[in-house]
Amino acid sequence: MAKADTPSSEDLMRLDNFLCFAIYSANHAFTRVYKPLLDQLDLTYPQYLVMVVLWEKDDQTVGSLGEKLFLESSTLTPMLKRLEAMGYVSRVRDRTDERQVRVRLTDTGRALRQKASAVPAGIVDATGMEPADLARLRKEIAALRTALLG
Amino acid sequence: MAKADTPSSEDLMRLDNFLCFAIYSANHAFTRVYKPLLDQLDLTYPQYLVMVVLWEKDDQTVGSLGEKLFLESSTLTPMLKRLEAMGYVSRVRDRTDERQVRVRLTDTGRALRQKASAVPAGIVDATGMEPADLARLRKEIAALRTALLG
DNA sequence: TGCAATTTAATCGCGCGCGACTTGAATGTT
DNA sequence: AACATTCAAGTCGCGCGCGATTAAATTGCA
Repeated sequence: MAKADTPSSEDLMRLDNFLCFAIYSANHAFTRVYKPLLDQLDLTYPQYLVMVVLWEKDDQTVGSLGEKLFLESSTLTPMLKRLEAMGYVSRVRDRTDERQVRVRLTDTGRALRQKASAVPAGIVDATGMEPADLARLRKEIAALRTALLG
Repeated sequence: MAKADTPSSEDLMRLDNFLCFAIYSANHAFTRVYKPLLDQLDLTYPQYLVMVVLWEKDDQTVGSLGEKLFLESSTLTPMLKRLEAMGYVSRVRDRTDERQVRVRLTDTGRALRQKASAVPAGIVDATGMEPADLARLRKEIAALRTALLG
């Protein structure tokens, strides 16, 4: 029978016992599953996440996007420029506060949402999990993230 | 009461409901938590994972490391060269099969294990979770990874 | 008003991470 | 033995992702 002992320092040093590695490798696995689906939209996985945030609420600042995605402006700025070059978003300085840049969907960017509508279901499918289990796991991992950043 | 409905396509499109995003952002959170701990060892987070694999079993090929870490040789080769330049590992062609490169810990690399011994406990601490919950979550995520790669 | 402190993006350098490709070695087939 | 196939590692180009820094705008305050 498994007992709830405090793990030995030996056990803690085994890669299989690293929660961080489970997450690290699951993240790569997700990237691979998304690739063929997103290739059709000409989006990378991080770019897709930006689009999801914008589809949810258009016209956001770089800072607002970064807060939601937990990304720095040094990551977002080049990404947003690529999305702009592809014609999916526009970037314009806010007139009332010139420090901020407002990111808005173009018509093409808005239209892309329809083409992307089948993606989430495809991913859920690839996990082979029930929606309820998926939701529970998602909440647990989000809570873990909160604890780590706290 | 929450009901186990099939989620609507609207719900599926909300970032908060993306399991992949929970994992994506939790992975970044882990990287941040590790940073101050690993800075003292002069290791990045992926480099640390390579060292963990080698501490577990010395003298492995690039392919073997890649299998365990789910990484390609195109990722590992430059990383291993950096670890070699730092004096933590050596890279030598296998005499009996010149295609393979054997990666071995140097004395310094082996010694580093002691300095790193406090790291896992520090991470567990940062999660604020019980070892049993941690283990359960880890297994669920590893199973998810397996499903995704299947 | 004037000037310091703060805020927001952007820039730069570096290390992943991968797909596509190359190189050289081992293996299989005839 | 000769040649094609397969296999392992490495190279290259590109897109993140971040820390450190910079530039410019706004805010706070004496």
